[in-house]
Amino acid sequence: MPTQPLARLSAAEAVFNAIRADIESGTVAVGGKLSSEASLSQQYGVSRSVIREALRSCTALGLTVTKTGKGTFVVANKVANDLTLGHYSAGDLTEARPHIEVPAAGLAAVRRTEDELGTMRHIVAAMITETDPESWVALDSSFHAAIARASGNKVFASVVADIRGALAFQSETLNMVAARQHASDSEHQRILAAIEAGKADEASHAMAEHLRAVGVALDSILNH
Amino acid sequence: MPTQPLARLSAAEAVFNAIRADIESGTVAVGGKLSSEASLSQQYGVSRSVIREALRSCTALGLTVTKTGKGTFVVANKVANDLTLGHYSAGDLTEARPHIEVPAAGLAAVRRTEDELGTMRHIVAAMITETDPESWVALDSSFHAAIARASGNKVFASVVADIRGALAFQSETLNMVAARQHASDSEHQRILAAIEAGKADEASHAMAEHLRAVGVALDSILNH
DNA sequence: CTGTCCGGCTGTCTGACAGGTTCACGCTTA
DNA sequence: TAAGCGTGAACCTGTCAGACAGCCGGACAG
Repeated sequence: MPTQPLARLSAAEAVFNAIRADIESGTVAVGGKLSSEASLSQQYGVSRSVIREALRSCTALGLTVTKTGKGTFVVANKVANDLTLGHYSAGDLTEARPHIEVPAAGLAAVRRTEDELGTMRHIVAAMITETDPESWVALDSSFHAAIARASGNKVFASVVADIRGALAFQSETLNMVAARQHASDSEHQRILAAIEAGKADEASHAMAEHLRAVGVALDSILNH
Repeated sequence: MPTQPLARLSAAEAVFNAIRADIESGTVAVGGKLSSEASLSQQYGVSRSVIREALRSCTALGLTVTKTGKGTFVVANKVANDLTLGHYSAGDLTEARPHIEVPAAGLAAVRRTEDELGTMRHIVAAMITETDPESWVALDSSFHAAIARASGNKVFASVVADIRGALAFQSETLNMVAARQHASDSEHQRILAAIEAGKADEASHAMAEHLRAVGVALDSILNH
């Protein structure tokens, strides 16, 4: 790449870099909320337009999600490499997930390391005590991603990481959480138990059942 | 189209999607210049702020660059996605592909458009007369990618596009081609016929059989 | 050929209003 | 009285209109 003579940054670029740095360095945690546009505007000494353009850049890179009336939330601490096809629809996800996560769960039961098991245990435990829906959803996607990684197959791991990003963009997910949280918790525990026990069929089955239940719940919301 | 966006798009998102589509479809050529913010604003019937936010998103994705006093120029027709290519092992691919491509073939049989069918026919026809192994492999991956796109599910389309990149880097595939080319051609024809006929089960079955055969052939080479 | 000027474009600011979200306060009801 | 309800205020994002400065390229005059 040809290095160009240090172009002077526009204010919007400077603000974007600052916010991005805050996110990638962990100064603002994943799941956390950024200050409001108005206060960022004051903090950086620029107008709200500039702040909004910077936030758009973050959103385009998949780092943040902005919700009307609520604020801007951090959903990833690094740029994902799956931006090519845009975001998946809820229908696409519901349709595709079983084909990927069910076999992944089966493989995870056979291949998981102790470290991976520890991660999963930690996540499931945290979910049970978590009351904030946004945080819970973040943990949920972490759990599914952890299983895919534990499958030892990078294709599965990559797809689920993809899906994880897409889920964060779907507000339906959040709406569904309140009703599904308890049921999901126990379903997760069953999946984890099967993976711990090294029982592939059970893990696959538990995952299939979980995804089916989630699909039904989502469906009832979307067609309500 | 079975699955469509369920979430209401904000104006900025809608404009972003439109501009991105123009770029990715080639309506605006790489190297070309977009209309000025003012005229885009008029064209889409939104304020300049909205246009600027959409352009920021394009810039963040690396599709465009904006130069003060000159305008916004297209520098790429797709989002760069360098990080995932070629990361998957042959074993990962053999293991994961059936779980994705088999259901995708089934869906394609039900959802494919005439255009997509035409593309697939063209590819299969070209493969039969193709003698150069490299070109044949390129067509092969195009065929699999076309089926995934025709499934109408972006998750499947994305994964197979990914896999396609990885396949091109695997020399085993090339070594295998000589022996498999003829068999693959007829397997492809069977898959295509089932998709043309709209028979989902047959399409899935033909794809499963094809992938199994490929897997066996690959295995015999790797363990030789 | 050169220097100047003008028209077009981006960068940024200000101020305003609509509509979504949250929460507490006060009123209703069992 | 206590639990529940709803209603409005405060805060937030989404969008708009208008304005001005600075950059860029080309036209035009010297």
